[in-house]
Amino acid sequence: MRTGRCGELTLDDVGSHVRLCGWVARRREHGEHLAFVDLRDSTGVIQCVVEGSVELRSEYVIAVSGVVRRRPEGMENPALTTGAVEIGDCTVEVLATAEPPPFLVDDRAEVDEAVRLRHRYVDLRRPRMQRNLRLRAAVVRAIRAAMDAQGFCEVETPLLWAPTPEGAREFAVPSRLHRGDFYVLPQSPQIAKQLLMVGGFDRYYQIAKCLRDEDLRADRQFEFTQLDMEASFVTQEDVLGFVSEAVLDAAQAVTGERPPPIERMTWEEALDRFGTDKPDLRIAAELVDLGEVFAGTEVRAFGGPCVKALRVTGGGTMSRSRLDTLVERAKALGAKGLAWFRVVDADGASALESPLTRAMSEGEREGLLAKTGAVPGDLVLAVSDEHRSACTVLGQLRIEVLGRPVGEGPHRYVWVVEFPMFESIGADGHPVAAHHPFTMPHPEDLDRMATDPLSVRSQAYDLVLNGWELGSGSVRIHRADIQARVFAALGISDEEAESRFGFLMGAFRYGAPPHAGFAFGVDRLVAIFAGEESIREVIAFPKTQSGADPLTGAPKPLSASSLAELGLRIAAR
RNA sequence: GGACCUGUGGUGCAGCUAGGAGUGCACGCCGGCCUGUCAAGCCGGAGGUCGCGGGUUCAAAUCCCGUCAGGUCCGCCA
Repeated sequence: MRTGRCGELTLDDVGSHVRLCGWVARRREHGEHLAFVDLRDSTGVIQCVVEGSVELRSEYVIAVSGVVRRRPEGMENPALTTGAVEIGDCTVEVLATAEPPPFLVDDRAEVDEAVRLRHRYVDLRRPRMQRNLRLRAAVVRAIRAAMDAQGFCEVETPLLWAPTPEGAREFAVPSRLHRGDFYVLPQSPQIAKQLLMVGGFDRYYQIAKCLRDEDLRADRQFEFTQLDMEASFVTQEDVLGFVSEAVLDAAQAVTGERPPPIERMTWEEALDRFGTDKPDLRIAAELVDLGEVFAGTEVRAFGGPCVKALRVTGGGTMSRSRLDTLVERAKALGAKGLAWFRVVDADGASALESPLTRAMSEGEREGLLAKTGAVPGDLVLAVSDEHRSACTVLGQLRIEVLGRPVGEGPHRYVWVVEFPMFESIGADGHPVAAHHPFTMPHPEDLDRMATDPLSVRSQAYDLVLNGWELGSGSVRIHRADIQARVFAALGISDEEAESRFGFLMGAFRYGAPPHAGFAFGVDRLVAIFAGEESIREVIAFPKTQSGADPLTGAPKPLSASSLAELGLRIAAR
């Protein structure tokens, strides 16, 4: 039907007869003797010259036959990749007419996202979406190649799975044949892949759809795609290597450059230096510990067990009302308060401006300046609280005040390792699992599981890129005795373990190899590669924040007959 | 469950603080002119439930209450 594609024509093609197909991007008519038609396909736009008049409208689908020729001197268009050439002596055939599109098919037109989604098929024609989805395809291709090269076998796992309440809400699917019973859509193939390990597939991976019925965000959709992998007879170190290889290969495939080896830090270090378990290393500023400076201080605001500070370079010009907003923000984040210090120049020396300075000793003022390295024109924010709270509050302010770069700067990957086994003590007095209950505790910490659970580290790890959690994984428990101790620590009874995970525990009785795995979000990785703020921009047909699809109208009521067949009745609201 | 922002011809905005006739801008659309344009240009024209409902008022796009939709975030996401 066509001899080539619009965006691929260059001066090398001059003289060749071509037939091209695509959409009418723009047209410029000069009376009945001359018209320019910009023809667009997935590769780009080319100018077609018609000697005569045309009966075309925007977005008509046409086939153009003509001869590639060099544009006349001075008529080149550097804005087009094909701007050196044009198609001359064109004859045009209309393949399909089109109503005027709801918005301009051009990246320069800013369009409300609801309108874009309602007419996604038009939006997808725009270069941005073409670029993003093709980038996504390239990333997935590279990941598959990397996993294949490392000896992994792709295995599909069921979408219709058994309810195994694990944390995230599950989507339920009613069964017609077993009226009153339900399948659920998997939050992840977690248990399935552990069964594959028992089944002898010692290196498994899958580009898997995962479904979670939780509220949506810019980086969260009901359904999302993960590279899911698991391997037997491996250590944590092996897994980090496998995943690094896949991610760095993907980066190389789309940027042409291989990033340096991924750096690593412990969870404790990430919290202490950046106030978060997903540090954005593009932001240079780190949290500073002022514990020594304010040891035994008279200042009540700094009497907490920990004092942390953040230097805001150039923040000294911030208005009082802006600072008040920051104080409120810190309180909303859970801090008891937020101290601020403007650093000013006083006869060539640095001095502090703050409601607190009067109560501070000379040594405290000097110590604060020395430790933070702040100079006149800077701002210093400080929080005194429990270590974790002080760090997380300042960690959040670090992002909000210093600003997270979007789509700029280098890609800063980091492995965060040695996550705590338990994240807090729950209302029932038992610790709450930070990862999932199959996570292997750190061998050195096993003895403290019953006595001091919050100090127990796990063999769980996250991969973080530019402040986004790309994914997480862990070494799994394959020994029944350790699993029993973890269930006991979590307060999960034998009966409960049996009913929730019985089939997995049963499988483990038949010879479970030591295994470990990982899963990371493909949507997030692609969004960062594409410089997009939302994963919706790298998904062909995403849902809105309320979980609706403006194009199809989903979700919708089911017909009465369908409900009856499934044995369902809708309760009154 | 909660906080904040947004909603005005097909698209993007202004108008709202301080109420006075659907007022304005750009793009698109329709018609006309135009033989080298390129987000073509020039002339003319059409197109509106100011998201929806209620209230205040002589009078509401504008003020108040509610509601719906979209977005950002908190909760939630083992």
